[in-house]
Amino acid sequence: MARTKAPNPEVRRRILDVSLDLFATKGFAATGVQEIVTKAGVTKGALYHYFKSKDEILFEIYGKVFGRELDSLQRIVAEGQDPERTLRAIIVDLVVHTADSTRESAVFARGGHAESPHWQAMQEQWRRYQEGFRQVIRDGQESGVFAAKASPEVVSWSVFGFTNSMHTWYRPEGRKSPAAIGDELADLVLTGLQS
Amino acid sequence: MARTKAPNPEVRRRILDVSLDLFATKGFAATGVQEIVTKAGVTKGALYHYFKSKDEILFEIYGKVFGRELDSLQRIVAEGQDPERTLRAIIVDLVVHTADSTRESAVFARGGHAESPHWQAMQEQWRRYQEGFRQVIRDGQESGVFAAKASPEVVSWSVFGFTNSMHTWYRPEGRKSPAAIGDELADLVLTGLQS
DNA sequence: GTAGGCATACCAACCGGTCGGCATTGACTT
DNA sequence: AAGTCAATGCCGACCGGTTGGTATGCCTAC
Repeated sequence: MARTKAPNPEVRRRILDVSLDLFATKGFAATGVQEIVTKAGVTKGALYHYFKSKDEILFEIYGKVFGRELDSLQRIVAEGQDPERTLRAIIVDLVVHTADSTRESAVFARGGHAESPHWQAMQEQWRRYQEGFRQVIRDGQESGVFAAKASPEVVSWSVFGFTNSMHTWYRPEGRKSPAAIGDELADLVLTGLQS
Repeated sequence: MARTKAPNPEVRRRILDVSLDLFATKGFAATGVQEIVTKAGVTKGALYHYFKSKDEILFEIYGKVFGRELDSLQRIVAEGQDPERTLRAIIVDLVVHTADSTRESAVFARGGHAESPHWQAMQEQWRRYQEGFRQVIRDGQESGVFAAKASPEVVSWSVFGFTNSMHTWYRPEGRKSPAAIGDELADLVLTGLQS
C-alpha cells in the first residue's frame, strides 16, 4: 500500500557522517542540531524524519562499533590457538579496528549520558568485551604460559587505555601502520607477561 | 585604603567543587551555570563575581593538575637514579596522583575547547610531560638497560592511556591501593622493556 | 488519490552573561 | 565614640540569542 516517494539513503548517511564529525570534534552536548543540518545540507525536518531525537543519532554511532568488536574477539578466541597467539591477535585487531574508527572512539571516549538505557546496554556490551579479554589472560596464566603476578585487570586497562586514547595521537598519514602499532603493543604486553 | 567587605573563600571553593563534580559527571558543555549555582547554594552574581566566565572555572580546574604533575616528574628525574627505578617511580607517582584526582582527570579526558589559548597552553604542558617521560625510556634504551625494540611512544601511550582511563574504573573503596596498582603497572611495563 | 519524504515556520525553555542596587565593611573624620 | 564615606561582596531580575523539538503542509511517486 505504501507507494511513496523513495527515501533517500544518502540523506540519512550524511546526517550520521556529519554528526559523527561534530560529536568527535566538539562533543555531543556542544553540537547543535541546527549545526548538523546546516553542515549536512539538509533541514531539521529531514533530521527528525530519520531520527526521533539527537540522542538517537549518538546511540546509532555507538552501536556500530561495539557489535563488530565483540564478534571479532569471539571469532579469534574460537580459533583455539595458544594464549600468546590469541592475545596478540586480539590486540592487533583491536588497534587496527580502533585506528579505522578514530572518530567513533573519540565520541565514545568523551562518554556521557549515564542515565539512558541505551547507554547502559552499551556499557554491558563493553563489559563483556573486557571480560572476554581478561579470560584469555587468565587461561594463559593457569596454563603457565603467562606470569601469574600481573593482574588481568591491570593488563587489560593498559591495552584498553591505549586504544581509548589513540584518537588523541593516531594519524592515518603517520609513518607506522595500525598493524605495526598493534604489533608493538602486543610485543610490550606479551613480554611483560612472560614468566 | 582597602575599606571593603572580606571575600568569602568558602563561596569560591564551593563553586569550584560543585563545578568539578558536574563537569566530571555530565561534561562541561552539558552543565549549566544555573545548575552550578543552585547546587552550590549561591547565586549567579556570586559566580560571576569570582570568575569572569564559565570557561575560567574549567581552566582553573585544569591548571592545578598539570602543574603538580610536571614538577613531580622533574623532581624524580633529578634524583638521578637508574632508568628502571626512575621509570617505576614516575609510573607509581602518576597512578597515585591520578587516583587522587579522578574527577579532574575525568574532566580532562572529555577534552574540548580546542580553540582557546588556555587550552593550547595546557596541551603544551602535557606535551612536555610526555616528552620527559619518553626521554627516560630513551636513556634506558641507549644505556642498554631497556630493550630497544619497543618505541617510547607506544610505551608511553599505554601508560598514559592507563591513567587517562582510570576514572572509568578506579574506585577509592576498592581492594587495591593506588600505590599497589601503580606498582603492578610498573612491573608490567618494566618487564615488557626487558632486553 | 493518497501516503510518505522533507521544508518551513515556529515554540517554549533555557543558555551564558550583565547590571543596577543594596548591605556590609573598615578607614577616616570629628 | 559616633558618624561618614567609599569600596566591595553579593543578589536576582533581566537580556538577546540559541536550544532541541514540533506542527503543518507542499510535493512527488505510485
